[in-house]
Amino acid sequence: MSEVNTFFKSAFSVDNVIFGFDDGDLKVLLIKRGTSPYKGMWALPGDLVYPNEDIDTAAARVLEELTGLRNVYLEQVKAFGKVDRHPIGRVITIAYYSLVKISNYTVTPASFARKAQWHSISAIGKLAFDHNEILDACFERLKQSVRTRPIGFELLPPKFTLTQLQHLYEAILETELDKRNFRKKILSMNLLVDLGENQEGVAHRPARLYAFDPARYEQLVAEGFHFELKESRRKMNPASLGG
Amino acid sequence: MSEVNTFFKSAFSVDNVIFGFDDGDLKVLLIKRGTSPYKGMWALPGDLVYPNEDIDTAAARVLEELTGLRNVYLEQVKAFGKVDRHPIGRVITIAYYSLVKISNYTVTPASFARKAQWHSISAIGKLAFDHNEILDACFERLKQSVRTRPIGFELLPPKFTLTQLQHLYEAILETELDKRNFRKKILSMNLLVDLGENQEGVAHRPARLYAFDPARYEQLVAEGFHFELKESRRKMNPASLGG
DNA sequence: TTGCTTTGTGTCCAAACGGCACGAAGGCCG
DNA sequence: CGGCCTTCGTGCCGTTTGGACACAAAGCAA
Repeated sequence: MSEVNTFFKSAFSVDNVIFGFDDGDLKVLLIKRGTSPYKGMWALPGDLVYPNEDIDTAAARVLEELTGLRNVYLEQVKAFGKVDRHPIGRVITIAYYSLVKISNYTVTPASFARKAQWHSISAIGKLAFDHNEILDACFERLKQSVRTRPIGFELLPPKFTLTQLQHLYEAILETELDKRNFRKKILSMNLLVDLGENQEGVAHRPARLYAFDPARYEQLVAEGFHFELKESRRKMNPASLGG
Repeated sequence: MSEVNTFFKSAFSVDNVIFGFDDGDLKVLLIKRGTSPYKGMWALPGDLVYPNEDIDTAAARVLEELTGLRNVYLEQVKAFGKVDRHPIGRVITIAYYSLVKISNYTVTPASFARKAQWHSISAIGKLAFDHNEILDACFERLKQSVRTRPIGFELLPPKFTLTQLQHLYEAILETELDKRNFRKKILSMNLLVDLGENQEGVAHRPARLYAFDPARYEQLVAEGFHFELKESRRKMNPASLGG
């Protein structure tokens, strides 16, 4: 057993890319590190995994300690395990991303200690450790998952407009979508219920409100339905033709 | 630091789902465990990760020790970290799958020690540890990756027929494909080069041989091409209509 | 030469995609 | 109350893609 014991000298952590969506902007919740290493730098929230804790549980704990939120969409992406990725020793980290309704987020005691802040995904600088790499991997995964499963709604309030939904997809997929085609596509899936209510407090024609119907989705899946938004075909630049 | 040290009591392993394709049948290379725990049961090849070894390197090492193969397609899938998944202690494992040309596989000294054998994916019983769960996750990932990237060729010899390629996709996607439509689709991608040679040694009309052209693929990608095989739409059972 | 097996190929219809423009609703302001 | 401003909501049509479908020709073997 002593040979085996030479292996038991490493630790593992979870890191969590917490996505939120705020009025057209996709955001990530980062914390400012108060201790070495990388003191003062922005980093992904994460923690070492307790010896008797499942890794999924650890990821959920990190999220809850920071935001107070439970029962949030959480997906493991992959492990990062370069030998030298952590200065204090061999630490393999397992990356998750989660989707939160940003309006539900409130500062909790735990998050007072370390400064936490939403950062627009398009304006994130150098992060601590290999967290840029982790963030990129999670964003890529999100892009992919959002096209395959109806998880985008996790980022929106329970009642939302189709325009909000479209903006959400545009922010995640980093592309523009055609309004009419997007609506045609989404509505044809029969996943949304028309709440019969309108937006309030806007200085223009108010939009119809919709809600996602998870039960309906489950039923459709059982009938063979498969949620899919095609990757938008890249528009060919005319200048690149004729070569 | 003593608090931190309580965390350094766990180990990491990698487990590798090695896929091969043999004449219509998708296979997985398993080893029979010679030691406890789970002695005598079939298991995925895997090993603890050395303290100074990257996890990707460890996965490649496991593969090479067993098959003698290097430079093989290898993709990390995810980590499995339930507290009690390993009887001897806390061991988190990181799952990979790899794609090998089964004809290249030869028994190596290392694989004499522990009995290794290809198993048809459709006939795999209860495996050691949580390896069934790992296998399922890797198979799912393979299904998905094979539709998005031209990695299927990794499982075929350098020269192959379109029928072989079709059978490969059918085995992975667990579906049947239409011969004419499959050919139309694949050939329209311009990824294959017609070698101008024919199959030999078959007792019937020999098929044309093709090869995958990676350079061509890279170039097309640079021009915005995106490899994609649509998920075959499930054929609606007529009996379920008219409700 | 005949028979056996597998190859290789084209058409047609239906569905999905993608580009595009304007009248209608409601709030605001004067 | 009327006019203005902003965003909402909607339909058509040409093009592309998907999917069903059958048979003659090639090569080998006996």
